[in-house]
Amino acid sequence: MNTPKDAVQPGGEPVAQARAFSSHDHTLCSGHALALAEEMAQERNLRLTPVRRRALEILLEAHRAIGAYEVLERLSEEGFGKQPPVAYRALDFLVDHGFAHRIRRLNAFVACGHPGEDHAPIFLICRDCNAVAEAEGGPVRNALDAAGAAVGFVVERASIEAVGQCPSCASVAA
Amino acid sequence: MNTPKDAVQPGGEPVAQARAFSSHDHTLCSGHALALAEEMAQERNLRLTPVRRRALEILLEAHRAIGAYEVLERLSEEGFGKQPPVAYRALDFLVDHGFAHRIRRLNAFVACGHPGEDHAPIFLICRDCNAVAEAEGGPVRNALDAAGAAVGFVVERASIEAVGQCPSCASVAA
DNA sequence: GGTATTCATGTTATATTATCACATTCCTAT
DNA sequence: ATAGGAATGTGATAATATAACATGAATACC
Repeated sequence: MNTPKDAVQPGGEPVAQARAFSSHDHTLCSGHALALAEEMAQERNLRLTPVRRRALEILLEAHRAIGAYEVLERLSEEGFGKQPPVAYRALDFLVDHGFAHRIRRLNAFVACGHPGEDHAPIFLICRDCNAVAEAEGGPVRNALDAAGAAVGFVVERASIEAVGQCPSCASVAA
Repeated sequence: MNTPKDAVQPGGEPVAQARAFSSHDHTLCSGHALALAEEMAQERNLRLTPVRRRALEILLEAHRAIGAYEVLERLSEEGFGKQPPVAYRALDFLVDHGFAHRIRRLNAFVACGHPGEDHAPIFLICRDCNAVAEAEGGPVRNALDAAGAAVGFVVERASIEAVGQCPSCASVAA
């Protein structure tokens, strides 16, 4: 077996920091999070099949937001299918069941930092290093629900994504 | 000259309602909004060239979120360029200067309902009719800024998009 | 255990969205 | 008038995503 964990990045583009701003949420770390996901799947009677499981691992190992085609590349290297639907289906499953999130602004996916917990995530995207942090968005979501209610709109799902500067890039810039 | 205003929709897909939920914001209505945009452009020394102006008109007339290629089709019918960059450049200009917004969830663009005013829009997208309403998101944005600040992140721009059910679809469903 | 049903995977093909690179034209400011 | 920058146009291609259908695996039911 190869060691995709150590694979280098292809391009020379700025690469996102490996960890979220401020503190590193170890929930995300591959082993633990994966075990957690297994448990959850069991409880909820979800089928965390090999492709799905591996797709989640890939997101966890990357520890940043990555595109479907990048996930696909890794999956296919490991003997899974080579065609886009393979990746999209696995990722859709993960997103649908709260194991991962889709970052629309980046056309990318990121492992969920709090799988299982019922939460209202918001995403903070650094314009410099491209890191994506998942933050607690309860209050934001409440405000959004209220804004919707004010015009008779019932919010079911939301994507709340902010672009700005993360602390470490801000300090470098200064 | 042809009458693109009356052009029928191509597909048979559900088409978004022509107006925002609850009340129809006439600021959006083509003539007035366009005049307003002209004024603004003058004040700010922006070049609202023919393609850009027409692209804005197209968004205003559509009165819903439409994709870049749909805008392009209309532009090209009217003698502007036929290649994607023509539409993307015009739309980017409009978005950059606050004449329009990009709805990431739909890969689409919509005319701004409050051009010129400094505002924090949020978008309410009906899952049934696909209508997009631009709502006031001041409080939501404040909550988002606060959430960012809590982890040292400075929010510069945000996309806040909610998917749910609009009042009229809710009443039809009931 | 057998079998019907559903769900999951894989494939080919194609649709949709977006950008690159470069030539030309137009505006504006000297 | 003319140099510089901005805007437009083109062809080409990249990047993202879905459709449609065949095969195979898990599950449920008897």
